[in-house]
Amino acid sequence: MRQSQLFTKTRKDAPKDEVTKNAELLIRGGFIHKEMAGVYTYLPLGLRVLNKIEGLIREEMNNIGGVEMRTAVLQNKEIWEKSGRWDDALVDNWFKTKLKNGGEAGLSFTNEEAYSNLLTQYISSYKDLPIYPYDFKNIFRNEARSKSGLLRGREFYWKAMYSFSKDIAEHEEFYEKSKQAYRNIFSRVGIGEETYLTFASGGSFSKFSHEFQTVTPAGEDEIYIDKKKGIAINKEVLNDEVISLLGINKDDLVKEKAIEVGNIFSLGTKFSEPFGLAYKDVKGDKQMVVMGSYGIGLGRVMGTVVEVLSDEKGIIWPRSIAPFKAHLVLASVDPKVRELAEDVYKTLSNEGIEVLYDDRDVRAGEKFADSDLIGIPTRIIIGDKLSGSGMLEVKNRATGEVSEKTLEHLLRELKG
RNA sequence: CGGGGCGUAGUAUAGUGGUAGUAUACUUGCUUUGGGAGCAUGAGGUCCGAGUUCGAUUCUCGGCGCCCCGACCA
Repeated sequence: MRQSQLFTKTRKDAPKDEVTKNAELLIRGGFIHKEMAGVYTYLPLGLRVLNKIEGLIREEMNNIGGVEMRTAVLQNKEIWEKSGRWDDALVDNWFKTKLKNGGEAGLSFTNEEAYSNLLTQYISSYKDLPIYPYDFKNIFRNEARSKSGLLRGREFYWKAMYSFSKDIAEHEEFYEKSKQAYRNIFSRVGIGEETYLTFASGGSFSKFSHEFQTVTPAGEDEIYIDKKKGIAINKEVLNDEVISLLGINKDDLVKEKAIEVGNIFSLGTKFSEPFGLAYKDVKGDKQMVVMGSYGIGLGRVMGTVVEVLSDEKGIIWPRSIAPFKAHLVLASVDPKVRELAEDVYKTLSNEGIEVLYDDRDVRAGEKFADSDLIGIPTRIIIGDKLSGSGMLEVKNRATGEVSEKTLEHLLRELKG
């Protein structure tokens, strides 16, 4: 893509009401635009990152048997009354809206009800199980206090998967698989090292739920980490009983602030019961379906990556989710050099490399500053220096390392 | 939902009971061209409503919005 076609612009200053690093850098770089508190538009660059994260999560979900679908955003009040969660006394941050015919609908708050109700249509035999449907969608919560840029919104984009299993053993087998899928996801988006499987409160059907918590000072949660074992305990469930149950030495625990980037939860038959989600087993006896839920907030992941991976100049995207693989920067006013840049742009594009080509008529210094801020991993600088030498100047955004490479060499690297 | 703070141009800020200033971004022109260039030029602003006042951006009240701490949550 030509940068002259990119209508967003970078800014030197962040709006004063944005305090967190993720909001500052994402707004300054032109990734997101704030519509109101807790509500952000994804601009072209931001959408590219979001789509990358989505694609990568999709791969991991499909890999463990996930089947993607899309539930409706307007949710049926009657269905929610079955689980009892329509009541404002239970869930006070619904967005509800009146229908012309006098009824009411809710803006998707979460998906357990929708899936449980839907699947009564398709599950009747043990042969129909297990299944793992999931979807990506916008979720709406009327938060009293949305905050911290993308970390906590009133409207946010998430992935929710639900597992429907015949019994607890089958559920637990999948639950363990999902942990690995989640680990893969966080490591692939570049925050694997900082992200811990964290024991959190489990509700009525299991002792614990599991959160994936990324350690950063920007975090809202407090967790206690056992670095040897590579696990953590959320402050909310930390006590002597839990510590001994998990076989942890109290002295090994280190307290850190962290962001909850994902969570997985055993639901048991909490939703199957009210919706009558049951199947016939081999003997023809009726059994309740055992459920689990598996969520990830994609915007929150994006914000977290920025919190963890950025420096004073801007964002440092990992290759896996960068908006483009390469940033081609024309740094000369010489028409011959521009021609060279155009050629390189065409070659890279034809080879299927996602490249942002800064063809704008502005000074090199401004382009470099913009490039640092936007944070594309590989920068190719076409200037007067190496013009005619057959070599390309390449700068690594993460390390700052500068090298000279042939176009072939560079292509191999970018494809690899 | 409790507590605190703040609303001045696209953005960041100054200031004042009497024509609202600076930087940046934007227009136009000339010069410049490897780390957010220089000079000139033009356009652009006091959140909304009520009150006090000859006169309110400034003072008072109400509303709305935003941020931070806490409670709650992906």
